[in-house]
Amino acid sequence: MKRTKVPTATVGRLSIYGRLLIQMEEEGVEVASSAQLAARCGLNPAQIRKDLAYFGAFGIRGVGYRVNELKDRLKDVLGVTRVWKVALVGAGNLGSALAAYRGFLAHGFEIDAVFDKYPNRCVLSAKKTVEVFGLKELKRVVSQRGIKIGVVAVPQEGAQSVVDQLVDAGIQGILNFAPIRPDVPEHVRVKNVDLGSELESLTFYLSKPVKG
Amino acid sequence: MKRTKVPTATVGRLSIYGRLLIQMEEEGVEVASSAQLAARCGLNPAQIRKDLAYFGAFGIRGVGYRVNELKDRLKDVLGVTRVWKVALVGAGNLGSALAAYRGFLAHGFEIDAVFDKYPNRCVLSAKKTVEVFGLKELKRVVSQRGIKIGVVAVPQEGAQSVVDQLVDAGIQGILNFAPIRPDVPEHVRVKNVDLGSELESLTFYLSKPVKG
DNA sequence: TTTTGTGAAGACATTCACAGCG
DNA sequence: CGCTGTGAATGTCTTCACAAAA
Repeated sequence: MKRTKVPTATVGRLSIYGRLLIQMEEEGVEVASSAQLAARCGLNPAQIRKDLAYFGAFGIRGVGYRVNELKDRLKDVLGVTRVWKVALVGAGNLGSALAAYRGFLAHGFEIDAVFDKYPNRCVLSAKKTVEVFGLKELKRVVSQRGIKIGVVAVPQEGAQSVVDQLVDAGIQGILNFAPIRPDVPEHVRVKNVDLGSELESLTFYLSKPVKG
Repeated sequence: MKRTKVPTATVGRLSIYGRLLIQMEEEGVEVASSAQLAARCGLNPAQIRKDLAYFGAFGIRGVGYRVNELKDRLKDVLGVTRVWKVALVGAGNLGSALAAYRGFLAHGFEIDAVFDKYPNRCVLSAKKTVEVFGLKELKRVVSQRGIKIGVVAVPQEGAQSVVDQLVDAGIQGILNFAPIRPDVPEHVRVKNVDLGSELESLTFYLSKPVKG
């Protein structure tokens, strides 16, 4: 077991491992070697062993890892043994889709409150139709409900202000879809997902002449 | 000017620079130093200079970069001087949202065809209501229309098969929202966006004790 | 002077290769 | 034996620091 800091690259892979293990468990696989895991997610076996070793998840030498055991250990490490309440800001096209997206629920996240500049729209969440609050109520609702995770799906212009309000309301982690890198205090974790940029970086490679 | 390979990390930042420059241009800024650019996107000035230097985008020593000129140069490098047609596969919650998402259009991407296992749903794209084709027609439509970019928004189970079909139809770049790392031939570029994983890696940090 | 462009240094991440345990 | 866990080697990305140019 290590006490060193876990690299962010490792953290990013943990949930891939988690999902793979769930899948293997469903297939009835009981034990898996790093080589088998690696083959199924396109990574290097040594990398998987190293990643897992950060958490003292002991495999069995000569055998591999117990799928069920490792899966539970990872869930625990990732903090997904509980359901996390999420505040979604922005009920436009993207926001509404995210509310309806069932992948979040599958991962243990539940959209608990939705906010928009124009709150008189309603939004269909994965579980039910959800009332949309105005932005003025953001701080009150988020802090009252103890929501710790925010998802920002508003246009560029409003994004930094929304992030500020979320931080002010006690949010600790933000998944940001607006095309900015918001300023946040050190204790707040931000993950940026910029759909436009992702496509643009694809075209960089496409517009190049065919390799040869 | 360099002839070395451009690091993927650099490519990922180009569109951030592009957007920043568009914004500065709108504000009437004519020249910007790497320090100013860096301040506005939260990066290191040296990194920006190095990134830009890969493309021989000469700044002016003692002055900075001409905003307008640099913006055009980057557009060119990224290949976003034209509109790219995109094939969207999966017209469920996420897919419908992506079709309606106006950010794509703003970046020069247009959803030109939508495919789904159950094609009798219709989908509202950013520009118009779009007919949804069945998966059987994917190859025909994509190759006939010369579409080179595919967006995959189907559940895990169907994802690899959809990717295979896209590749077979001549797609060269894929933006994949399914929680797998699809196998593709070397000439096809894939960008994975895994919304569940993004949230999970946030909780890793949240579930830790408050630093101190 | 000011700011670029870039080698060199440093930080970080991945892969190799093998000792050691089951 | 086979496979994990890990130091050492390699590779990649970021930052420093400064000579050269406008």
